Amino acid sequence: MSPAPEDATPERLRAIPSRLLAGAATAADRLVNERLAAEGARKWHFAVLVALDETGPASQAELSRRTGVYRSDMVAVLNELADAGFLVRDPDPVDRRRNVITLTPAGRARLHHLDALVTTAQQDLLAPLAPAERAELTRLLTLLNAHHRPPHGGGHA
Amino acid sequence: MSPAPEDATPERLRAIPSRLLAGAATAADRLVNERLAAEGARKWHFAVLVALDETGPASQAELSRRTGVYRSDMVAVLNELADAGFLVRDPDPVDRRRNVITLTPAGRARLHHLDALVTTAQQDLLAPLAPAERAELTRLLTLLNAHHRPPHGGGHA
DNA sequence: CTAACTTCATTAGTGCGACGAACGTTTATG
DNA sequence: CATAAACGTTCGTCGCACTAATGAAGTTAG
Repeated sequence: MSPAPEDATPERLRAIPSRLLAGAATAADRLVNERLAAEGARKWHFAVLVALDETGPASQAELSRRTGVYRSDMVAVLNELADAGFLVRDPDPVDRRRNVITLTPAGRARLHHLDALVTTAQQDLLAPLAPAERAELTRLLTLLNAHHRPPHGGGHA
Repeated sequence: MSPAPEDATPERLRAIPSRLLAGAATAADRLVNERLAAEGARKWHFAVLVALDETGPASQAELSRRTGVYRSDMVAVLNELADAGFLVRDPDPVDRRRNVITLTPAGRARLHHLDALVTTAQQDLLAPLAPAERAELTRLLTLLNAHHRPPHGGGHA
């Protein structure tokens, strides 16, 4: 037979870093989202919960900066988390433009649960790599992110 | 003063591979798209042109497999490329379900042009890495893609 | 040969993530 | 005090990944 399992992505395309990154990111996102979706969560829910747990109550704008979620999109995320009782949104008495977002005990429990899911998803993602390779990949990606993420507003011009 | 360059993404978030991948992929895509958009192109245009140049005329379904572009989305991409005169879409005489997509001379020229843009975009993307690191990153990403890309339809199985 | 299955091109539509524009409110600054 | 800036919010855009459904054209099985 050999009916030609013509999968053959051209070598020229295969070797392109931006394409490799896009593919890996898609696979990674799918893995994480599958796991989280099973619990009715998405990755920003997790990101916001982590940010709150790590640095304490914060305004929405600050959460946005910490997590990388856009201010516009943050609103919906917080609505969902608040509706589920994982955090509370109170007006800030010292600056009435702001809301103070605070994690609830239920939110902290939720975080621990989602944390486990995300952690195993990372392990599955990196399964084909040896421990040293995982560390190296993480290091290289961190370099790329740092370089192409001027600490705000596109920096370089 | 230290007016608080409160950038601080929590360490717990920073260290997550799937997040690093997403960030790097976004930066990479932005770089490539910026360059291509200046010429009225998008990354799929480039991918399709490469596939045609590399392996010759093909049906749309085959191009879809080669480039990773969904069949549904391929239609629009080919329309745009055909409208610009970079390729022609002819009915396949031996299998009248198919269209044979063929690169025109103008398409080949376009490809060479876009190729230059994409190449420099890759260099800019990997600028913060040493040559050996670039190779290593590419290798690791290739491993991830291979592992999480069971030759088709996502399902693997 | 006919019926059932599959492939192909195409259209339309979903969901999500990234992002911009604008508005009203509130706080800072000149 | 006037003006600018930041905040929360709503609405809308664009691109990508992906599903569903349809009509036409091949393929396979009885």
